[in-house]
Amino acid sequence: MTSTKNKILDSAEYLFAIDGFNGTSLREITSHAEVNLAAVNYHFGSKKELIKAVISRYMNELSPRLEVALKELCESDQKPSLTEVFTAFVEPLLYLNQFKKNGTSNFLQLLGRSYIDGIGFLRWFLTTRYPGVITNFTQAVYKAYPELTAEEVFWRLHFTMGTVVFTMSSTDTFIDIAKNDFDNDIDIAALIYKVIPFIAAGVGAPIMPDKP
Amino acid sequence: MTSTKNKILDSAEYLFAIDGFNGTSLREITSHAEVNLAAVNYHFGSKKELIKAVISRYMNELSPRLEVALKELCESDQKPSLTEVFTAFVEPLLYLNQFKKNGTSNFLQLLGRSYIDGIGFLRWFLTTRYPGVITNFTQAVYKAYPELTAEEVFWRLHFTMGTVVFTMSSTDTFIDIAKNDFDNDIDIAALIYKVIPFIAAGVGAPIMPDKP
DNA sequence: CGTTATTTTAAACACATGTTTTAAACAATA
DNA sequence: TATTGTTTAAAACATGTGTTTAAAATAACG
Repeated sequence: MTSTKNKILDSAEYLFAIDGFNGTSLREITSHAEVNLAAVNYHFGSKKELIKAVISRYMNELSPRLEVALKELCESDQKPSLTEVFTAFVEPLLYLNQFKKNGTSNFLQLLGRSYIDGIGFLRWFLTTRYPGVITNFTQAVYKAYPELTAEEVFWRLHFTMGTVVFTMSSTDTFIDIAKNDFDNDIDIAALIYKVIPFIAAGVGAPIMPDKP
Repeated sequence: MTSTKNKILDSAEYLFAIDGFNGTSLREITSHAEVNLAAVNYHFGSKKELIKAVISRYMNELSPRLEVALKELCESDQKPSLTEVFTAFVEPLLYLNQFKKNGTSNFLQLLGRSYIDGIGFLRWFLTTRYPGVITNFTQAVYKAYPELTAEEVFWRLHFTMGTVVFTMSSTDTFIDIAKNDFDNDIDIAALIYKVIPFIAAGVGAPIMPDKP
């Protein structure tokens, strides 16, 4: 028998991924979880804390695995390719599917939402609670493409973030379209492998003079 | 003396770009515009229609110019580079600055929001009202990189959309960071020229087998 | 068992939202 | 000027939100 707390977490995760944080009400969550409305505030204190709890459940699994994978690249004496850098994300991300059904897809959608829904506190929460991920990532990119200035890395990583976040926040829609229009039944793993060449090429693009 | 209708449109545009469509209330808009709350429903009928009106004001300027630029590429007997395809967007987009102060930046942020705020009707509105843009764009990309399958084009254009939309929806934040961290005072035009190499390289990435 | 502590429940609270209503102010026109 | 049609104004409406309260039910434990 799953506890009330877990039922709330599961329903919140599911609904947040679909409709976003602002777009999902506590009443929708508690109805879906078949628990009382007040249970959210009793167990989590507030909606804000519930959101953090939903994200944390995944980040605590992902973060250490990701750090290991990126550190390995940084500390190796081989110069990694950008594709290798981004591929380092794959295994830790796909592990979330083992951790929980649809975990990878759900988490990536949540991550997208968190950057999108204009929830400032979540951005802050992620960067302060899990700073290692960003640091190691930046370092790995620098090692793979040292000619890039720090500023150029900054911009291109944000472009990358945009690509990933946007794609992932509407994963299900896109997968549906691909099925209908191209009769191609791709899953989240295949989608990840489709993004990697795109962002690797983007980050690895030749440096341009400021304005033509 | 600007009319009530225009005051509402201007304030709505400004606030929508900052806080999103869902995040901006009619009371905030009418306060900022210094008009009565009921004026929105009187002049526009509903908030939905107001959103459409704000977007349309720009799309009606942008759409024909964009179509001309893209058609030119499609009908030329020269094979364009992907960079040229994306550069075709620059002049029409920057024209919006002439049309209205901060027009380019505001519009791009609005566009970002419209894809992000989970407002389904806006997506529908854009694709049905301005289908020419997408068609010509896809065609131009195909001409520049005919080896790409239709499906691959589909995916990479959505990745592109993500990059642009995400970047643009938080333009101001990023420009502020760049100013503080790198002492680089870049504007919206410079930002556009920074994205182009990224997405051109991304779309132009070599085709990979489905899974390694 | 009886007494705590914990959890669940239903109801209400306080506030914010988009929309509607009704009357007043204004403008245009004959 | 008198009479329209149009625009503005204040207030109320209906609904939805996160949160709190206080009582009931359940669990834990001596």
